[in-house]
Amino acid sequence: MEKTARLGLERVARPRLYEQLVEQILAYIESAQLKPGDLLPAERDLAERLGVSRATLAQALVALEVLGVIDVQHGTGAVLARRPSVASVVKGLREHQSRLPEIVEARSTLEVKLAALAAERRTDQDLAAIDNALDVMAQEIGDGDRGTHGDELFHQAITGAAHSSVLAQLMAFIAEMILETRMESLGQPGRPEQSLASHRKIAAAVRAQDPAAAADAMLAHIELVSDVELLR
Amino acid sequence: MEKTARLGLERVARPRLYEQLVEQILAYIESAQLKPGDLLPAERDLAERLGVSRATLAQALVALEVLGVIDVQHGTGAVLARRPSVASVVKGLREHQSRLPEIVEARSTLEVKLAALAAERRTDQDLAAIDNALDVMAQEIGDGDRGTHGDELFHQAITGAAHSSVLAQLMAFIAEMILETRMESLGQPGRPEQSLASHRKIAAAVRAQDPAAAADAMLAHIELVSDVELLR
DNA sequence: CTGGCTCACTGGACTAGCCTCTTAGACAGT
DNA sequence: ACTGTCTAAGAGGCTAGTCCAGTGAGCCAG
Repeated sequence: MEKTARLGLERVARPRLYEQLVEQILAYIESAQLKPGDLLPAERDLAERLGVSRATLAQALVALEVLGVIDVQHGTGAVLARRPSVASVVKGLREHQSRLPEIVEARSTLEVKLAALAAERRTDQDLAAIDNALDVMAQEIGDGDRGTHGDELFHQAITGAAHSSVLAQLMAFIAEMILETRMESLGQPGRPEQSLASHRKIAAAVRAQDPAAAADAMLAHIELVSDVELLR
Repeated sequence: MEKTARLGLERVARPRLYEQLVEQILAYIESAQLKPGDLLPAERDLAERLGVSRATLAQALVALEVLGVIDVQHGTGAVLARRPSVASVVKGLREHQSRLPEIVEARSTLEVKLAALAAERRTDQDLAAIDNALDVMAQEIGDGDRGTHGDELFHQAITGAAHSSVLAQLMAFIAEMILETRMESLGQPGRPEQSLASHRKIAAAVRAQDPAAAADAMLAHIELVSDVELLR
């Protein structure tokens, strides 16, 4: 057979042992009512209880450490990080990824701010990138396309013009969530022309270096797009 | 010598091998111009090149997988995820952690929004948590402390009251940055009482379910704290 | 040309062992 | 009695070697 599994929406499951261990340890932490600062059982002990080797347990602990759930200290043991909330957050995310409204909300928060910053800080170069994105989008729409590529370029250009790498990182983070929840297919406004018009409004405010107007225009744009999304 | 390193403010860093490997592999990906979809060298090969055992390399790969940089497939190899951005993001983070203003800016953006949402959505339980945080902070300040624990609790309570797991995640992300850039030592306002007062103002707005007032109060609070931070 | 088989290669996991670090408690010296 | 030093048990860190289980290219018979 070919790649049925690959193109399928549901990955047929990944039998990585360490992932199961992460779940089990998370469950154990919850059931044992462990508080931040408490120690997990010793590796040798835990490995035996879970019926795996220390090497595999070590992988699970690395995963938990990267996730921010624990802090492994040489000679002492694995102590729970002060934020067990992260654990539940991460877990909750994997379970019900149906938080579309929340994601739209977060995106809105960031992009409105980014638009305002872009208006303050944009260089002529940034402006050129924004204009280029608008041109691409107009071209695509003219060809009967939805203009998604141009749309993406536009938001990237705005993000770039804001000159804040930290906010840019947060946007990248959200962009990933959007992809992973397969929301990208929702991002199709009913009227591309309308979307293009609101983009132009944002661009104009950025060009005029008017932060308040840029923020308002971005907010209006996102509300427009979100409305369409919710119609589905 | 004894434990000179331990009592220092600077954690002498824990030389976990797998963390170094993550850095090295990230650097390799960049230098080798690998694109999404490309494969990393085989584990046995890579382990030998880096001079570590396969077990340790496996830990590094788990970390990279959790970070979303690669996707390890049994029988095929470790393929780069479609978003190498994360890699550069993580790397960029570790390198120039001197973007304090940007971090403050991002934090401000998120917390102002969180405050407004909290005002809209807070339950009586959320309110109780907020009040409790204020009590803790007042107590700490009364004892001559700086009230940092109560401060932390307060911001957590606000975040919780906003009922947005996505925004909460972004806050956790930033909180980590703040910790890692050792900004926590900067978070000592000259006048804890002043900080407490502005916290009370935020709490009042949230209690009154007035989003605009909550946002304004949070913005004022952050500007106050930031000013003090920048004085150093 | 097609289908099935094989085999080399990839990751997955385990075992056994040795190293370093941490810490509590015994044991000196004051 | 108090205090500082030393030691040993137990914690995690890492390695080497071994075997198991998918993957896929290539061979070969039908």
